[in-house]
Amino acid sequence: MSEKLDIPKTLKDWDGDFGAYMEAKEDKLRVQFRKEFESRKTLSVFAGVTIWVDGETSPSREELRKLVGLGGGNFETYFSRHLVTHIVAENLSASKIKELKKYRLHSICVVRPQWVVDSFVNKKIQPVARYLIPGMLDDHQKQLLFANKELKSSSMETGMVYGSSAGKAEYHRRTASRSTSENPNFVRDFFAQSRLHFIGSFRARYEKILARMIAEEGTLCKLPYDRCKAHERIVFHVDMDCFFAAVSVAKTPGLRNQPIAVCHARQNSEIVDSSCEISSANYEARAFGIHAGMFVGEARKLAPSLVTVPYDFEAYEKTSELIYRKFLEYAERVEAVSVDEAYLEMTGIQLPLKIRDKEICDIEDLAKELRVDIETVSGCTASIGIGSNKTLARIATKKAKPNGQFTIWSYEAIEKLSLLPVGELPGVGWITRRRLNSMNIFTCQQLRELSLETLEKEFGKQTALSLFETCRGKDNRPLDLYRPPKSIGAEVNWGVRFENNLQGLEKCKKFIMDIVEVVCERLKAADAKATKLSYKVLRKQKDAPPPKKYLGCGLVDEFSKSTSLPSSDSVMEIGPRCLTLHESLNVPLDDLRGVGIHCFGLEFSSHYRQRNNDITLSKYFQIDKNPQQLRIDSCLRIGRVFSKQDNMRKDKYHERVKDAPVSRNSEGYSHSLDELITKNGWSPEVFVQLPNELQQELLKDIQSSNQKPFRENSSSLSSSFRCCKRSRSKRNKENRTLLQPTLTQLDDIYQAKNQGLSQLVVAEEFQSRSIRECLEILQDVEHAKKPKIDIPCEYSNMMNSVRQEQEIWYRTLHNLMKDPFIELSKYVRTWIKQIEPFQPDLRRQHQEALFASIRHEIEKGHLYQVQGFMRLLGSIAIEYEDNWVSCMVAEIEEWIQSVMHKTYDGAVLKLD
DNA sequence: ATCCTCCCCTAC
DNA sequence: TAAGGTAGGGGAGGAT
Repeated sequence: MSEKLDIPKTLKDWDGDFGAYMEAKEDKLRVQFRKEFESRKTLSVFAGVTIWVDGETSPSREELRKLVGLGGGNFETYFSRHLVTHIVAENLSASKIKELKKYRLHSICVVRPQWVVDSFVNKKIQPVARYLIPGMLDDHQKQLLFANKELKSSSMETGMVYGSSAGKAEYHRRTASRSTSENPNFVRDFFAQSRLHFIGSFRARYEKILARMIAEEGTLCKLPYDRCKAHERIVFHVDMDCFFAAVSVAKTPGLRNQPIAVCHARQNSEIVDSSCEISSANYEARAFGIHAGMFVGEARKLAPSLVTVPYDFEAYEKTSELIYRKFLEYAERVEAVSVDEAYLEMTGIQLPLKIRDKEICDIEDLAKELRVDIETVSGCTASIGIGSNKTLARIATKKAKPNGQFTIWSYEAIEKLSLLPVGELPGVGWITRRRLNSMNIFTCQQLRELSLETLEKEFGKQTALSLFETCRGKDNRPLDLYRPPKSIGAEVNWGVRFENNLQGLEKCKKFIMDIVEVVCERLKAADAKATKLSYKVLRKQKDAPPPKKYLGCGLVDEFSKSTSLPSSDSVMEIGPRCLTLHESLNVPLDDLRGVGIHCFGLEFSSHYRQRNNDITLSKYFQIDKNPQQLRIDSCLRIGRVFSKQDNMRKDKYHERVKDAPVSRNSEGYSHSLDELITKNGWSPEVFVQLPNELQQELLKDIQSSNQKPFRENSSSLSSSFRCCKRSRSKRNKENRTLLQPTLTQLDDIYQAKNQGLSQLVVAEEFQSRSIRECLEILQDVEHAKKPKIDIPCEYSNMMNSVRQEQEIWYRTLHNLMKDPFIELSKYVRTWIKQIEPFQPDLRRQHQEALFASIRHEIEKGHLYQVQGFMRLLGSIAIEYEDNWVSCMVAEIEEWIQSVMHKTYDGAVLKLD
């Protein structure tokens, strides 16, 4: 631990005065150096070379500095892994050699001073081979030498933006290390490839998919429904069989009847012990004992013949749309659960009916028909659970799999569930199962023998109630057709590795900001602004063994902190706050294993409301025109609102709506609803016509006036209203207490020039609230409103400068984040596929066009993500091996390097 | 008594 | 190599 004393422990440690001071000092030295040699520079031998002299040398440090300056190179007084291309040293001690060896990894040559002298005298960069330090040479260094020699002196000239040498790029490509510390495009790459991200973000995408389908085809449901004539509730739970695997098999018939597993690992990978996780295995593979979540290495041991198939997210999405189309043809009400799974409300279906001249007499036939339909359109099989409610349908599906169907009606639930293991119940995960098992509870029958009180003691009130009801097959939840999100977030807990030094710190901050940017994009896509922010980290447990999974987070502890925000969806607002929260969590850089950012208290813009109410969607979300039916629906839905806090009412509701015929129940309930409404002086007829959300809102108001408060989150709509109100009043309070910055305080902020992230953190740390409040006041002034306090003239001038500086910095950051190479990276594969079939000369034309746009962006100063783009090109070239693509890639790479070199100086200035 | 924060658990 | 996300509900315990 003593050797770590000089290493920063948290962001905070380095973001104080010391870091800023050093940077300023280094800048000054560089400017001095450039000025000194600008006019006297006679040669360009050292173009692109940056040396750092370690210890005593002969010729002296001063002389070496001069030679390099005159030769057009750069000289660093303090070592930086990013900037330095050559370390100049001699007579190194063993410990020093050990220390310097680690820089080999970054392709920094360690040479004797004579190399500088000889290169200068010969007016040409000398091969470094003859100038290496004895003891520093090993296989890797030799390899590096070879690479350098091959690339001749040009390798020495590559700019720092691209890495310290072409050898370095070569090295990166070979190792293809993909952690946060190696890949500047990590966050985007990660999300593009993450299966869990794909699964988890389905609901956020669903509304758009649905809108498109409805826009294309209008009302989709083709079956006759009459919910008034319904005698019982019928719910389908449709679930595709090993969806990801099935989609691949459908696309590639050669895979049929083979054991396949969907994962990232390549089929011919020589890695025997692959820690790549299987996300879906077909039944042929399952016969070997292979299952989702298993590592490929393990699976290959079980079945050497296993075929691994890469992910095809696009195909999953397309197939999903096809099957959802079918769902919507069969049912008016569909609750999307995931990409391959949905609930269909079949209550009120009028049987018998005809589908394509086929007589369908009972519900079983209908389910069969739906399964056949699904297989026809998608090539994949589905299983259907039929039940009197969601829970029963869901349990039935498990019994139906694969490619079958199963029915559980409420009257037979007790009997059919008796021997079901508790772990099979929805809502019972492995923790609850373990706890139940330890209480000697293994089956539903045993669980039913426990009283509600016993369960409450063990699991808490709500969890106990849901266990109590689920094991009896009771469930009154209506289908959730669509609900606006209550939170939006993003997290990355894989590949997070940072070195505990200044570079690591900068990369970490960039990483956090990358995630913030993703979150903000998602907020914007949902037309939401957040009023609350929660920041989460994973920290490596003390003495945790290396994770079994490659670049996994291993054994970690989780910490989170939250804060309130002025309603916002901007990187500029949320980013700095995340950095502040990050600091307050005090995680040593090299222990950080994951970061999550979640926004709550969402406020949706009016645009969103309009969109949500537009004709096509509202047609779907409010399909019922018959008031009688509307009443049923409002009851079902109100049930959900009531159920959480008010148990008495819930019981009442249960009694009424339970498993008996819907129409009778609903009438009974509507009656009391009517009473409730008329008591408040509203007309029930009018109430029934109102949009559902408004009904809920009103009902809640009645409730609160009856002194029966509800939890806020029981309705997202009202909770956003309330959050909005609350945060505003809070802000006003803050205004009163905080908006009195002293002149010294403002001066301090001004002094902490906001040119970079680290400085911003200082400013945040210092006076974050003052800055924000200042900006708010200035906004008021700008909009010709009377500011909330009187600002003396000198204050407002001062604040103006602060604001200007902030804005400059924000804009720089923004540009950085909006780097077009991120976009380009996304499309380059598609682009290649598109032009692949063209004749060579036509391809040439497209290539030229790409060159032109790359040049254009580089000239505009978009350089930050070029590295990532180049690396992507590298990996594409490897995939394509020896055809035109790799030639083209080589050409682009070479070309980018030359362009980069030309604009290098300008770029660095811009980025600084 | 109620709210808020920081977790935990679950589902896909 | 590999891509361990997203979102909702709920509980314990402290703050108000």
